[in-house]
Amino acid sequence: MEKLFLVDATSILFRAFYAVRELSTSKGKPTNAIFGALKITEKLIKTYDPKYLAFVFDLGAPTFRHEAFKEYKANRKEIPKELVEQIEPAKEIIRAMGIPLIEKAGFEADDIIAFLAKKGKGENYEVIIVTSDKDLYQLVEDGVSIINPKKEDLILDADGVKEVFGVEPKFVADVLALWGDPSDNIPGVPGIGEKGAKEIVLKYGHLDDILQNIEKIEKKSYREGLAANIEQAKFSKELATIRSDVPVEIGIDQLGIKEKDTEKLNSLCREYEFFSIIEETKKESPQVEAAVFDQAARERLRSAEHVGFCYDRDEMFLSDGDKAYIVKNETMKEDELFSLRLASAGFKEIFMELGLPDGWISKYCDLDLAAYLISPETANPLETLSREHLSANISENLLIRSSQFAKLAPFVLGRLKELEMDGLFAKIEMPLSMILAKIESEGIFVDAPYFKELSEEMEKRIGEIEAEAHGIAGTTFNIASPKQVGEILFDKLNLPVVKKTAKTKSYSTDNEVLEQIAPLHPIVPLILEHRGLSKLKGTYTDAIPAQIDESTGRVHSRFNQMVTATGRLSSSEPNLQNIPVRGEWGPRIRHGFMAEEGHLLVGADYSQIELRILAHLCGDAVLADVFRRGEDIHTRTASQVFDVSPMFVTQEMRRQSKAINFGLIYGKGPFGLSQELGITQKEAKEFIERYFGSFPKVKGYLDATRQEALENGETKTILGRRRFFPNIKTVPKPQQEALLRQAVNAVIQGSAADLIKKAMIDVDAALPEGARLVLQVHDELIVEAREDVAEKAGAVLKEKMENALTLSVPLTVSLSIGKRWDELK
DNA sequence: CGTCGGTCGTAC
DNA sequence: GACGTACGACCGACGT
Repeated sequence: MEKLFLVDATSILFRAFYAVRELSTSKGKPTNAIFGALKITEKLIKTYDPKYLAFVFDLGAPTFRHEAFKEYKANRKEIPKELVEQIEPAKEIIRAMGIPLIEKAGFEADDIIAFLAKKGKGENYEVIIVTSDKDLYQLVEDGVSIINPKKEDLILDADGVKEVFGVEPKFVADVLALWGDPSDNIPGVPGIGEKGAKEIVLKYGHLDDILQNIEKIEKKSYREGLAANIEQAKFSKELATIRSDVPVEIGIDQLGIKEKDTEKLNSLCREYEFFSIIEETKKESPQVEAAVFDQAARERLRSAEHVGFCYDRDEMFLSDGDKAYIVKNETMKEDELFSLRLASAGFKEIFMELGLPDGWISKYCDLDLAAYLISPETANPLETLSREHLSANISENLLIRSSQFAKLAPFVLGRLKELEMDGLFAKIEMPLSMILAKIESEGIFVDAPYFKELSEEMEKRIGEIEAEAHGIAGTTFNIASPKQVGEILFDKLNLPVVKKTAKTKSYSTDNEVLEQIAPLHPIVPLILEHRGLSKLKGTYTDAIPAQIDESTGRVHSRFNQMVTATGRLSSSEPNLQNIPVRGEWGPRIRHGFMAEEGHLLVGADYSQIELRILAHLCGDAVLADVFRRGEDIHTRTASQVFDVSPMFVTQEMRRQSKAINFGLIYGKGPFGLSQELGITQKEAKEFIERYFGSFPKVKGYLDATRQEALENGETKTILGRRRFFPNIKTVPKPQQEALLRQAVNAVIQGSAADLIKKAMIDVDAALPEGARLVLQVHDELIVEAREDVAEKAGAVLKEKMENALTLSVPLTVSLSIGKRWDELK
């Protein structure tokens, strides 16, 4: 079947206008939209090689909608004039590319596209609409699909629309009728947003059916909002509905792509100063790529001692010191770069082909990772290093990039060595990156039906709370909005204002405040409960199932290795390192994470890892002794501080000591401690002094670390990981204090990170067949193991974690095993 | 519409 | 101003 591409030119130009970085000719003429449109078109042609493709433009002229609805688009914002002046040039370029242009006075692009899609389908073409406008989703059906150039290769059929937009194509106009669309001046229904509109449509169907069932809509604000705006909703639906019966006379045979006018195209590119494109047309032949990565290059890379590499979109750079090579992988998607790293098909092959000698991980150096160690607080460290030290920008253009990259690799690796982090890099970070790739691609199994039920239960309770709170307040308000909650509590109900927020000086409604005023009014506990529940539902119960890979039933969180300033990992999409553990709902949420059929989860966590590291670093004999004897650290701390035998340590004494132990790691002072413990600042101060009196070496160590940070402008962890504080000497005192707390914490937190990273490498190497790491939560590792090897996996975890590094205090790891995460304690 | 700052809350 | 490291939801203001 022949493909027919219909491009919604206006939407594409808008999209390009905002997406492409500012771009203009040397004379100041803006060209970003032209450039963006050109790029999108090139990509389209390259990817699909279509025979039929047309750009459909809107003419500014009035359309039938203007006559029908006076207000229509009356308020629509003016198109920015920088974009307007790019429309004609864009058309010219499109024409030069041999692509047909369609425009018809009196008709909108949407309607023409609908017409052509219908006609194309009738004549047995496979129709693909290119747009970033969600209105057009309604046109999708069998044989008609959508590509959103924002999301590159994703072709949406009806199922795809359902997946991405949440409702089937035939309901799109109904959703827009409720939600509205400011860019098209579709008013929608006030108070109903995207989420609400989809919810209602999913439940009741088309607008007519919804209007029949207004009374049944659960949420009061939606129900009342809709009842008050029935006409506006109907009107909105008419506006949102695209017509396909426009009388235009165009045949599909007129939409074939013609030969492109290269000369014209090049002269236009010169006019708009798209030099990179002229260059690329020159070398459209594979010559450059072959020259970049040919047989000679392979030989060089094979015999090189170090090969630096980094990824940039769908390209990989390789360098053996003084020469750089570029390998393109068109099939590779951006997502895969991070989640699969070397496991990713295309690039892994490159390494395989080059040969993987013993210790190959230290031969192949991920320069991004190296740059992170050199500058752990910088967003794009490699980019930054190349700008600062080579006065060049590696993301500029192909040739510049490759020559710069050749200089970059030795520079970065040299710097790493100067900083004595080459060992950390080769022995820890590089091997770990391979393990993280495995963890990410394996993922963890999630019980989707369980989450769905849990979600429903929470929703029910949330609805009840909301209704009750609105009843008590005597008005509807957005209970999820801190601002509105503040107004209700403090303006309407005149509850005492405890504090204002720091930045905006509005009423603070955080937990601490609400708990204080909870006894004063029955609405406050409701707000607290609502906040807790809707947070958990939105952040976890709803979000996690939405990220399940449907083919495996597992979620594949990313374990980011180059994010934190201290060397910890971070987790995202979803973040599995902050899944609730406490309270009524914590275990119920963890319950949804489980081992696959025939498998068990084995959890292993370090006991008091950061305090043990502190004990090791400071060399305090008492502290070390506590750990060597395997005693309860908080009880012993209390015993020392209050000068009583451990037998006589009360719960309260232990609680206070626990607080101070944790406070140490974060640099908490008398103020913070007094807040937490509900004591006076004076008491807290005395308490801290007594602590330091009992553990003098701790005090000495903390002071020495602060001194080191001040003098050297940096701190180092057990494995030599650094964090830099370049301006710590010159900043004002309060800021300097904050930096000093960061400095102390970076050593402790960072050393703990070093330790568990080393443990992960050892564990990974020793786990039996049938067991694999699935999670890391800073001081805890979780393995999914086949039932018959679960016990062995536990033994490996314990042994490798406890012996990952040899410290002056023992490391202890507690094990637990179960089918589901909440069973691990 | 998209982005971003502000606020809040979860983990270790 | 006062406790370190993260991710992310939601709201609301703002403007590419």
